[in-house]
Amino acid sequence: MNQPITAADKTYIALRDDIVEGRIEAGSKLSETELSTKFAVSRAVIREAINRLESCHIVERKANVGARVVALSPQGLIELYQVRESLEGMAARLAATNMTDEEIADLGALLQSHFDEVKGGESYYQEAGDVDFHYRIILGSKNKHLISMLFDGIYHLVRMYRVQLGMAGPRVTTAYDEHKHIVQAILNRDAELAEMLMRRHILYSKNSIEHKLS
Amino acid sequence: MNQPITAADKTYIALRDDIVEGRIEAGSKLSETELSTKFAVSRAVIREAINRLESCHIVERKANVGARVVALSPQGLIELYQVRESLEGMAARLAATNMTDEEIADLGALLQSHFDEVKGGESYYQEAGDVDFHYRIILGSKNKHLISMLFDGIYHLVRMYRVQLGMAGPRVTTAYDEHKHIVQAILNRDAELAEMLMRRHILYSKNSIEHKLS
DNA sequence: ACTTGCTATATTGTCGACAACTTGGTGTTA
DNA sequence: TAACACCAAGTTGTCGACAATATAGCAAGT
Repeated sequence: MNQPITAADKTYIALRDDIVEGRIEAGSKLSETELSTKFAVSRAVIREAINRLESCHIVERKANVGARVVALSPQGLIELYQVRESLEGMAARLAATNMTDEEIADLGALLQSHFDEVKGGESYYQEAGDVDFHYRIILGSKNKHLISMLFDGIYHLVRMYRVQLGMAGPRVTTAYDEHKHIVQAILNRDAELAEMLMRRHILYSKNSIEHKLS
Repeated sequence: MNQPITAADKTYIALRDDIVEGRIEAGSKLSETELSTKFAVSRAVIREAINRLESCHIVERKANVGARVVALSPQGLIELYQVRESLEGMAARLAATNMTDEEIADLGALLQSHFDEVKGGESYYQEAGDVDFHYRIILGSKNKHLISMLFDGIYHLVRMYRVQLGMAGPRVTTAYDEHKHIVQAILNRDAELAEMLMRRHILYSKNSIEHKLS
């Protein structure tokens, strides 16, 4: 589903964005009839969209009762980052052996462009840049399950926390250094180290966020 | 969805079992109309069931074309076990800090009962016993995402590989020792070690299966 | 013979209506 | 007043029909 084909695809994306960006507030109930009029599609389409949102753990459904948007909590964020640490650590490990030399070179180039931005003090682009960095490594793992779990599953939730609890970096410059070391480890084809560094990177990121919440 | 409520629930489970147990063969196409007559429900119900199967990566769907059961391959099995290693390793780590003393005691009792079975040479029950062991540790992690990813997502696929490529143990007695050491680490609240041992345990298991396939 | 374009057919996607269920409220009874 | 049964309104679950799309086969042209 790289680009949406069916009405259900488009509705799923639109609804997901509404939730992630906070236009539909966390914890609120999703009425099928209401949404079907809002998006001008039949309830069947809304139902399919909600089912997909349930697979990403963005909504929770109970039979014969309905669907609610998940509630955000510090505990939930911690659990999310535990899973991220685990999966992205493995992704980095696999990337160290499975990425082609060319892909690694591209990754290095991306890092260089980030360095230029950081030097110029553009912390906004760093946000998207960080995401892009992680994307490439996850894709570099060449592991279908890993890729889909992170992209289709966890990343939307991470983004939801980011947007709604309002966390645009900083940690920009230090994150850059961590990225650099990870790329170096991948370049050296050191799977063990790449995993370790990625896990640390995400752990630090979690700690930084936790600190900001308290 | 501990026990099925709606027709979609039941159909999902029935269809899933048919696929996992091999009564519907891997790689084959799923016709909605055909299945709706077979299970005596409407196409809407079949559609929901297929959507759920897609979330567990048991079937793949293409818009306007249809759904196919995934094809099993050695490569696919390896990727699956890489994810398992990552997630269950984290589960063991978290279980070491989050399980209650009582839960750990129960786990020890389970292990003891396995020991008796192994001594008696009942390798059949060991199969279910192994699953049960892993279940408890995953639950012990108390991490919602981890739990649902493994139970709702990966375990059905693992079972599908087990059944269709016909792997009833052995590795029974050695696996028992590994389980014992993991429980010991959890008992000592040694998260680091528990993760390491669980990852090794799954890695060995993967190697054993790979060896059998070649 | 090979390609191109069309048609026929079958399959999936979408819709509106009906059935089953949950929930909150009302009235009755001890 | 408390407890229970029941009813009514609204929501979700399920169904059958129709619309849109893909695929295979055939026909025509080069």
